[in-house]
Amino acid sequence: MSLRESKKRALIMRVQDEAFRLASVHGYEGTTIDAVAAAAGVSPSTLYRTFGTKEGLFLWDELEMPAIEALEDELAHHTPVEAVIAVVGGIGGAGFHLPADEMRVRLRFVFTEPALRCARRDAFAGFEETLAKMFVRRGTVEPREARIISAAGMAAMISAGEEWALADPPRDFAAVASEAAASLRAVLSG
Amino acid sequence: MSLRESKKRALIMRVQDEAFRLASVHGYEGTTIDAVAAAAGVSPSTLYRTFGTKEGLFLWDELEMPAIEALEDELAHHTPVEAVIAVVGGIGGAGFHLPADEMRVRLRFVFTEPALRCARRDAFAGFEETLAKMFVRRGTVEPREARIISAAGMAAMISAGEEWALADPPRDFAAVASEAAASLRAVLSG
DNA sequence: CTAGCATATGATAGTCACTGTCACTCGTGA
DNA sequence: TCACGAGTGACAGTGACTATCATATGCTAG
Repeated sequence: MSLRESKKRALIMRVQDEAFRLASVHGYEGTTIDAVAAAAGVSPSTLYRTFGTKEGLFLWDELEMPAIEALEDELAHHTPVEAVIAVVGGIGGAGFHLPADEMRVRLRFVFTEPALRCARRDAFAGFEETLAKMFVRRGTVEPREARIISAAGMAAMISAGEEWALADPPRDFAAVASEAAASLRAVLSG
Repeated sequence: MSLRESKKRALIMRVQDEAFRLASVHGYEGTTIDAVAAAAGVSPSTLYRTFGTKEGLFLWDELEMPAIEALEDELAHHTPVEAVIAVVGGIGGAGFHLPADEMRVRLRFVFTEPALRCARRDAFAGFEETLAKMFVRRGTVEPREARIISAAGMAAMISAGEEWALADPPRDFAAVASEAAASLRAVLSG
């Protein structure tokens, strides 16, 4: 990994750390971009270039990539419906880039902060469209059915994430995920 | 209907007319709230109070209400899955409050304008949650399955709306809706 | 019909997310 | 070590959105 790249990784980590820390103290609305930038020791310009928007600061996430790869693998040997069920059941199997409890805190914040609702749903919908395109590219389902299947799968993933983040007492992620996969199987046909 | 209420209706119509007209000329970004307010002969304050946000100006819509009522009716005698299939197949059966071609122009704008994407998805997701809550209230499905079913149904509705809005040459709405319902039936299990 | 009440409107000032631009610094590759 | 290009910071500006308060307008009881 080049120096530029590792610096960028470090920057993202540092900025998000400060963002969530400040937000846990002053709330989301009370945390300005300028304040986060100052706390992380960068300029607001850089922050906008890296995350795009204030919401992006809190929603930036690298969970999508492994999920996409897992789905590609599954699609090679199974139907879209079976593949999405398998992927839902296996989310987070490789662990996160943060300790699970820290991850849970952040996820809970993301799910409960009203000001993030719109951008959060948008991010989910974007991922959903990516999945639908993958189904279509494989050629086994028509576009409209692909969208319906990916919407159902995405709803299951979101449910799993939300239940895990909000569970009190905390639960094992794998258990929640497999429950979600079971629900998905119950609703989808063959 | 009281005078206040009818005035509000007239205001909404007038403001949205101006909003879509201005946006068709100057684009969404090039259309400021102040310009719409001036064109409609109201103050920006009133505009914010009525629509909340700039996106609300273009997304405000009264299609939800009839769909909810239709679903309530269906749920009285059928399973959630059957009910949502029936509702998807029957959208727009009562017609719109605008001529179909004007409705199509606006819907196409809403679906293609990038700046509206986030708020549009948020609105859909909000409706989706409403549906899920209805399923749960009826007590025949558990919450997680309810969310998956409503997500699938919503995806079918969105597909129908998008296909109808973008169809070239124009198609009959009922035909598109029944196709979407058929896809939904193919994906969902009894 | 009118007086009083509730609610809607308009004007103003202010905050802050976000954009565009340009000089500058710092990795990168020769 | 030098030149190139990508990333950074400072600055000014736009416009969506909020809070507040005085004013106006529709509603209702006497």
